[in-house]
Amino acid sequence: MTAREIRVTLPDGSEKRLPAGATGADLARAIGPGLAKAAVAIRVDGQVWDLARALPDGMKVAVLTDKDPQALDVLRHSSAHVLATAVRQLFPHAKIGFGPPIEDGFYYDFAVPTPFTPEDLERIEAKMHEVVKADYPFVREEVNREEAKRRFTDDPLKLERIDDLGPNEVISVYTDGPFVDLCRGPHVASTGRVKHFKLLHAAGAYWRGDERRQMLQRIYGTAWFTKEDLEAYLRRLEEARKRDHRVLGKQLDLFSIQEDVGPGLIFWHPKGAMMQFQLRRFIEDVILERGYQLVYTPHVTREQLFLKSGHLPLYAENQFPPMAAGEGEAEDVRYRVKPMNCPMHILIYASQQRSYRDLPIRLAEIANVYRNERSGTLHGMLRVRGLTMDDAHLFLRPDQIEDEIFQLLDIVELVLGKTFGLSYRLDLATRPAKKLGSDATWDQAERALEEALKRRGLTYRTDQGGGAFYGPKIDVKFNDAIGREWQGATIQLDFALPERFQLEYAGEDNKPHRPVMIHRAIYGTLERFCGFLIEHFAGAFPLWLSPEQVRVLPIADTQLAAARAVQRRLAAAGLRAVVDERNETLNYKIRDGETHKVPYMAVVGQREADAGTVAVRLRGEGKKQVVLSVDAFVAKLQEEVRTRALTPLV
RNA sequence: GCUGACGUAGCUCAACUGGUAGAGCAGCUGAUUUGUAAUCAGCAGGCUAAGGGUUCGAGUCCCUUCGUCAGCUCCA
Repeated sequence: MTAREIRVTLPDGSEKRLPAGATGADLARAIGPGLAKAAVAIRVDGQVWDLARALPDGMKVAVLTDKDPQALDVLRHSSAHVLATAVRQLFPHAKIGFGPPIEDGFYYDFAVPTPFTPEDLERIEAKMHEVVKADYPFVREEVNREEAKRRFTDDPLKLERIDDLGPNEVISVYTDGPFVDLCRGPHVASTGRVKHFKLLHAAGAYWRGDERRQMLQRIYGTAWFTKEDLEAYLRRLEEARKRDHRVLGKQLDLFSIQEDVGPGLIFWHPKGAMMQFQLRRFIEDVILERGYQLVYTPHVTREQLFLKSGHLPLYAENQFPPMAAGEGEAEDVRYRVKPMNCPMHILIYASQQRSYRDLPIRLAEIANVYRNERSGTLHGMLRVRGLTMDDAHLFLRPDQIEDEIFQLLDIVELVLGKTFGLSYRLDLATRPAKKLGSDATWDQAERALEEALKRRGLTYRTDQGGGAFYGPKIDVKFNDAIGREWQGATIQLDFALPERFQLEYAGEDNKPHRPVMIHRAIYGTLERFCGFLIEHFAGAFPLWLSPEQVRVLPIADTQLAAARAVQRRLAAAGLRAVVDERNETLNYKIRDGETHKVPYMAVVGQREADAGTVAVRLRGEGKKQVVLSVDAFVAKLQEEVRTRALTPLV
């Protein structure tokens, strides 16, 4: 039987009758000419289809326009094909890999004998505009496996992909003008729809993300429906660059990395160090109120300890090589600088007999550890080799796990959410390939974390295989200024190390029991957290964190003594203030204070000197000034610091 | 670690196809004594990342090493 007519349901619930064989484009046209023009693709039963595909009878169908985020993915995917079309015309021997849409754009991977140069990118982009102008329709075909292989005989990467497809999978190919690609789709109607794009950069990328396989050349680009969107995006990249912690860190004189000393090793300059000091104080106060105890442990240890803990060889590639023992010691004694603190804290736990009454025992140490991170992964303060962890190890009875995780999630929220006003994501990271302990213990540990997250009603993603080698973890993730994702806080449950170190406590039953461990950090590391804060606040830190809180500005030399007196009053009240004594105009000093993001400038002219007041200028607030008595100014600032306010109280 | 690009004064950047390294800001000195985002003048500042090579001559060309940046891989 062949129906002459089909019926589809639109999102508003209304029904539309169309002749059999009608396409998405026909549907859009039937609804209205405006929609026909704006239509990019259709959504059928949750799946996005080409406009040119025939509609199925009796389904729910929505027409996607350029306002729809899913349509943007389609556009970017098509942009990737336009890119490949251009590359194949300029480099006929380029083999094609994958070319998906990504956040804000797209890429396409090519196997070429020589990498693309910046000049190549310009030529490719010009050629892309020609492809757009030619307005080739994207034509979809479904083919069988043999046919697919025949079409891609010269593209080994595509052949490999075809072999990976399951027996029942539909194999589709898309053609736009001279270019044919193995592709699931969907695509925009024709290349002419791809107008507002820009190639950004080329870089190597391993085939299928596997570093043992060949390296392809990946070209990244961005694409938008309108010129305005494209320009706004490029401006956004520009803005992001300005809040990059590496740029601000230099401008604000917070930290440096010195080639003489080595990559990934941070010098905290006085201003950065003041921030670290404030962060330490804060977290130490928080945890000391919650039953933690501070410890300090050595930076190097006999290698034996890391053998026992299982770090060697599981973690060896991230550790610096061993050092020989000093003169007079046995030759085979080697020392290692520590990449983690857990074995150290375990030794403190094991240094005496523990009772079930003692647990939980919470040992905390803001400690420097060193990890031999691969050189290409280093990134300012966000990925370093010398790390300052706000580390702690909790030793628990099994029945205390859930409460402890609840307490930790509360601390995370207090510190990250409430104090810094951050929004963050939670990941549940499960067992990796290289791991300690049996699957049964991993099952138990993963279930415990998952249970705690669920009971708290928290939303989280699962990071399959992302756990530490000794246990699964709950990770806090955030994005930096240029959109890259980083891990901050972490809560890691560990049944393996207590086993390896034979840890025990005496139970109520007077028998030995094995404690459970939690490894946790709230900031993660002070390097990464501080780098992140620089970007988050764009250098304009809340008062309590600002290295320089007040800059006192005398207008002329005659007010120098008065300005110094104000500075002394502030300093005596525990506030960090300096006087700008330079022989410069007020305008100059204000400009300098603003560029250095000082929260408050206190102007002391003759009027203020006579009246015992200051004319306060707030960071970023322009000419608006508030005249206060010095006493009132001090009191407000103290309150702002005490409450760690995120916005000024003056 | 891999692929590519890059490395010039404290910072941001110049120096055409190889021909004796230059500017702005910052710094210092002096003049000016300033009322809410840059007062004026002068001075000083560089083995052009390091090492080697080609050349009459190298910031510029070649090699090695170190570092930075983007991406991949890996991770707090």
